Amino acid sequence: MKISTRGRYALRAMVDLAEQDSDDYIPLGSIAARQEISPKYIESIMSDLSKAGLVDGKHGKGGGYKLNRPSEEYNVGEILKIAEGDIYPVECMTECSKPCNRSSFCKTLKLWQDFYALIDGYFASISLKDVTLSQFSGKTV
Amino acid sequence: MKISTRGRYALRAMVDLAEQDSDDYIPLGSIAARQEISPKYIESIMSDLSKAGLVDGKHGKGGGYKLNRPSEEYNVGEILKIAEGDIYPVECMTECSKPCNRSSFCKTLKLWQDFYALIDGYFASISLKDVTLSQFSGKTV
DNA sequence: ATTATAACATACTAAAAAGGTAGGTAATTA
DNA sequence: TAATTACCTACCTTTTTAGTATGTTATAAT
Repeated sequence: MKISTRGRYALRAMVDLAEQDSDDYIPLGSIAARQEISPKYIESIMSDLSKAGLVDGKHGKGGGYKLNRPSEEYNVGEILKIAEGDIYPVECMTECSKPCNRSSFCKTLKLWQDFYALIDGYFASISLKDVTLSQFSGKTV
Repeated sequence: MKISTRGRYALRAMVDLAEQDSDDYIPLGSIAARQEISPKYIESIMSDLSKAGLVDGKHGKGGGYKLNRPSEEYNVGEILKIAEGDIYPVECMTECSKPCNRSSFCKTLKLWQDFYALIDGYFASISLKDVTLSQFSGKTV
């Protein structure tokens, strides 16, 4: 039950971009240096964020990454879902899992479904800008 | 971000015990058969639950496991914590992790702390009996 | 006492996931 | 055309997951 480094690093990279001048492309190397994350590792994460359209990548000198939207228009959930693949709390809720023959009478399934609704709603309720300010409107606060 | 089979199986085993006659010791083999879980695997999980005092194990014929309390006096969180070790959502919140030198200025730390408070409260709010009835008083419902 | 039963204990293993590295290709600018 | 930077593919090491195997100890019935 852990968010892996991919999800955590993705969020930190997005926070880092949100904190830079939004007109510039920010090279990956500088993100990695500020965040103290391996450049080659975060490169593969930025690649996913770029393919998903969350950031714009530009080649060559003066290139790098920039956000495609203002930071208040991102929510934490979409970032985590891209980096982690999904945020389902149990295997049997993933699309690619073989269907469970116990689901029709499983006493725990509703628990997991409700739990997913809770965490999905929580992460959706917090914007990237909220994180940069470290102040959330999330359900716990 | 997945609850492993240890946590899920532990909960199912506890639900199974809660559904049996509470006066009897229920042998592990019958729990495994009903729940369609490998007997030897769930044995190691039951061992943890027994050591933690959640269930009482009795040797020999007529032996097995039984709950130590009525099912409404267990909450899902304590079961998951024993089976999973902990339910912290990120590595840097675990006791045994080396302290993060970025914690004093990390913009994402509060997010994870608030998230933990949310899920910890959710699992604490649902009793084992709730699960057997598949009706929860949890925050999402 | 002996036998069957069932928890308890320890060690091992195969497969998958996590957390990276390495080396090259393509686009952009000076 | 040279430097810079994203993009792409493949590989690798370590840790975790999800078990299996082989016993030993406690209890009850015969």
